[in-house]
Amino acid sequence: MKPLIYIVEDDEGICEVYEGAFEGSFETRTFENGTSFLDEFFTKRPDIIILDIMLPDADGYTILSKIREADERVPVIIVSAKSDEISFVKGLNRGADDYMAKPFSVLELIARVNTNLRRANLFVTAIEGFSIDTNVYKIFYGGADLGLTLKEFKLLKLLLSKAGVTVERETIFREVWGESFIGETRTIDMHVASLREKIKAVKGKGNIVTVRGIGYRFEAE
Amino acid sequence: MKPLIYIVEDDEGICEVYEGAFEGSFETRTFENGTSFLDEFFTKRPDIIILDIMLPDADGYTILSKIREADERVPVIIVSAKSDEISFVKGLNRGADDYMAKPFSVLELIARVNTNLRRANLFVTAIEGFSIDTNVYKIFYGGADLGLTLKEFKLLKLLLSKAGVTVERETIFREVWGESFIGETRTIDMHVASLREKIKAVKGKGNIVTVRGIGYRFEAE
DNA sequence: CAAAGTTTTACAAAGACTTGACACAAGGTT
DNA sequence: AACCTTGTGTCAAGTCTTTGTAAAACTTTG
Repeated sequence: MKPLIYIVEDDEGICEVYEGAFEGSFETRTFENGTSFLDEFFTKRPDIIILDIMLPDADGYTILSKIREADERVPVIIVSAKSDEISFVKGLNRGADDYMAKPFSVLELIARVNTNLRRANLFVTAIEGFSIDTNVYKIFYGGADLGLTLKEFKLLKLLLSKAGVTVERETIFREVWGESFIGETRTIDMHVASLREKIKAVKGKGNIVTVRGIGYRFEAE
Repeated sequence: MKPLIYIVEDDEGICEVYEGAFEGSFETRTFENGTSFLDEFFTKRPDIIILDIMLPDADGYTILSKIREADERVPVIIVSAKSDEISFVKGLNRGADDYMAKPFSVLELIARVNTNLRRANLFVTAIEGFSIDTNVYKIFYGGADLGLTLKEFKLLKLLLSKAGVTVERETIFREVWGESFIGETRTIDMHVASLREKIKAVKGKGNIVTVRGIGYRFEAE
């Protein structure tokens, strides 16, 4: 399926450049102001967003913040006429993934979009609505960050990567904690418990099944 | 080790999508026609195959048949622009495991690959209507879970795997309980009893035969 | 040092397994 | 056929194991 790009840009000339660049390989939607963009964004999520910082009705950074409140992972490329470092840093701090200064070449544009799309897909494995971003050590359920700690992340990643298959306690120890299998403690159970809790918090229902005498299993529905 | 995916697809753009999607977690090899694919396939078997039905040099269904002649188990996902039922049915009849209609999302793709890989690893042995799923430590009779405990699972798995052959008590001890053969107790009998009960519950009739002085035997009908 | 993350301890609860007594069944023997 | 011997079925009780949970102790990080 073609990636869906939302472009927020008020200059019609530049919009045409975008549409020409993406024609064929991408599906594009352009918005000339922040309000119309946000309306649509909350209705249907795109695969990537190109956001001009200079908008008629709002500060681009404000839009960016609102995007990030709702979705922590959709790639956002901010575009600005200001080529100074400050804009760049400011954008990245607010959760932008990339930055392009006008004027830019069409080829550069396509390259950046591809890179960011790839980055978003590349390190993200999606299983049963969960997506794992190993770049930032986060796991999401439908766009919402589960807010896992490192051990929890590794554990859930392991279980997800073997979804449907029971993972033995010993394997869990080896994969998550490293070689050392320490004598019997309730450590794994504790982490499973907090995972169950965090999953339930965003999903309403858990998927981690206990297999008595063996280990745990992530069970798809 | 990373699963090896063979992708048979002549559209370079789509190939890139695949490679982007699998980069990191999988090892991919792409083939732009059926001939080159088959050459490689007979040399080295992949863990899963994604096969476009529309190929320049051959009918995808023909390729599929050849795959199945040589390997009954490797998962094959067929991809087609035709989203009609006929292609789907035709593909499944020829031994495909799954079907995706273009256009499809990268996430969907990954999910399907994962699902099919897992299915292939399932050690499901079907004997007399019983199927053993070692991934989840369950045994089913005609789709119904017997709800076995771990010992019961191991015991029935053993008996099923030697269906028709009498298994000595000593062997049962060794295989299910581990080395230690403890003096005479009714432990095995107990487990056999509960197995019989659970089988009867879903099947109406049991299959475990006592061989006096020797052990037990799973008797097919 | 404070805060967050992790591990340990201790205990409760659930579940699985074992045991021992006894009845019963199958063969073998008289 | 009646008897004896031995192996098996069954039951309920009791033990043992595994897991869940909460709180405390410890460790790491900023």
